Amino acid sequence: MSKPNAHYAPDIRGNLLLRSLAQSDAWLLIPHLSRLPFGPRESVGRTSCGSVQMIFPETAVFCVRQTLLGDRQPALGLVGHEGVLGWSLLMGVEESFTLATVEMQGGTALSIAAGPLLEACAKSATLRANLLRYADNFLEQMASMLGSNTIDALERRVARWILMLHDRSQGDTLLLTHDEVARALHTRRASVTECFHVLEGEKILRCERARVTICDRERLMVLAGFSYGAAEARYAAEIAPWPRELQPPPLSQGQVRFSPPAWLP
Amino acid sequence: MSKPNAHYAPDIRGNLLLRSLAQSDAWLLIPHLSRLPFGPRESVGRTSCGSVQMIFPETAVFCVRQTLLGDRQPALGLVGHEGVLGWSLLMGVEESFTLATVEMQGGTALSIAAGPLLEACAKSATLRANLLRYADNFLEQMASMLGSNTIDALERRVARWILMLHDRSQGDTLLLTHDEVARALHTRRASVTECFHVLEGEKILRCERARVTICDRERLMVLAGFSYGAAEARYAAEIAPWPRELQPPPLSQGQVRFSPPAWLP
DNA sequence: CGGGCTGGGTACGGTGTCGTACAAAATGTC
DNA sequence: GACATTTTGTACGACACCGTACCCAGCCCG
Repeated sequence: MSKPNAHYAPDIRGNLLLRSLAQSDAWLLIPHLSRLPFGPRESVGRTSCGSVQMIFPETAVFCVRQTLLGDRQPALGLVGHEGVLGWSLLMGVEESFTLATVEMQGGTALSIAAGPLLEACAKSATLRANLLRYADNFLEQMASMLGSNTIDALERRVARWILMLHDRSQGDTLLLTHDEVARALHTRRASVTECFHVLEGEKILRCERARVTICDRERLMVLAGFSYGAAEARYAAEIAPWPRELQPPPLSQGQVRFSPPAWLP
Repeated sequence: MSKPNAHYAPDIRGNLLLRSLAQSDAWLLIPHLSRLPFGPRESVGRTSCGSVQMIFPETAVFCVRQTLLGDRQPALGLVGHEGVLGWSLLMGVEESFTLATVEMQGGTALSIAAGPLLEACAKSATLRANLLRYADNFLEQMASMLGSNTIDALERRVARWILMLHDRSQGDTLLLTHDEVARALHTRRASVTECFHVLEGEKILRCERARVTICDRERLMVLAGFSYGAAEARYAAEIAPWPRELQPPPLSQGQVRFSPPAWLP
């Protein structure tokens, strides 16, 4: 049996998924949540934080990868204040095949141990369903990552990744190095630099040292094309409002919204 | 309420996942299962088969893709007699973002409608857990597909895909065209032909018209490298015995099992 | 048996991305 | 202020893969 953490009931409004829960479901978790700080590049796997847990990011943003070879392999997806890490637990798997590392400058997250979490899920089917719905959404995010990595040109993949980071951050400035992006997309740092130059030329981004500012999110979405937006829109439909604008502006006459991939008939 | 299909209780031994269930859990499903034939290239989405359902393949093998653009986009994974289609249902999502199409020559599968399935899952937590554990395993398959598509050379990806098809087939001959492989991996048909020639030269495969025979599975595994095997091994550990051999033969002196990717330190 | 179709072999130029490398700029540290 | 470190700019050759195209071999069908 786990003891509720009676003296400490953290505010859960920093995580959209927690906030979307019914009051009664939320209170099954709240007494067991504790807020933890995460520094840049810190990693969260089965062993790192001591024990098995679920993590609801607040300001921290986590990049999910396979455990196999650290950050030399591509990102599977991002989890920020819209989601949760550790869905494997919900599926009856203790040791996930994933490893998450903190992107950008770090931040806080709410953590709950496996025991109390599973107890809570056993008590409430709706809680279980809500968390699992997010797992499905992450699956879709991964699928769309897979598609993007397989068929899109690098420029498009970079645009997509920046949008994904933007969604999970506050403000329009990301504390981010080219190298970090390169490792997430499994490409050369130099290639990322070149893509950024194109985007800067188009006045879509502005880059300073270890700092990227989004100037024109709408055109960034146009550039990212099909690979961005589907999973996010579904999140908005099924779970909670998406933290950023997903709709491009109204079309002017004759304008084509998403330039369709060249290989469409 | 759904009426059990009393006059027809199909043999479930054709699907490893069903076979791995406890008797009591299996019987929650069996009365509602019906065996359906699936022809080549047939596709199974939310709409195709009338209503929402889960599908336990027997001899049929399904290739899972995003719904977005049909088979012009890469495969997310394969589901054969080791798994089940329609995990989204378990996560409380009616309309999955995926679409599955029959690979190779087609075959049969056992289907159950959403209603009876969810009833059964509500009754048995262990049933739910077993099915969800497979969902997690498919997630891992997808992750490893993502990794492979992103970092591996085409030859390795082809090797991997052939192994995945082999695992889900009977015998060592796959009824398969180069074009089918090309579409799954999102590459040119001609590139697949070239890879097959290399593999034929190495006496690992033999190709005839629309027919590929695996001659040396072990060396095929060596060629596929890291990207193949992790998800399959975990399936074997957590769910049921894997249908094919996953262990390469004992090493001879000084031999290196998996040639590590070139980019390892 | 002959025509049509599907599947496979092969070629050619184009190019996006890679690996590597080195230098310049920005920042942190003593 | 001098030095080390991190981050970014830039270059060059290599090559895997791409798009496209055309022809031929098996196979089905009338």
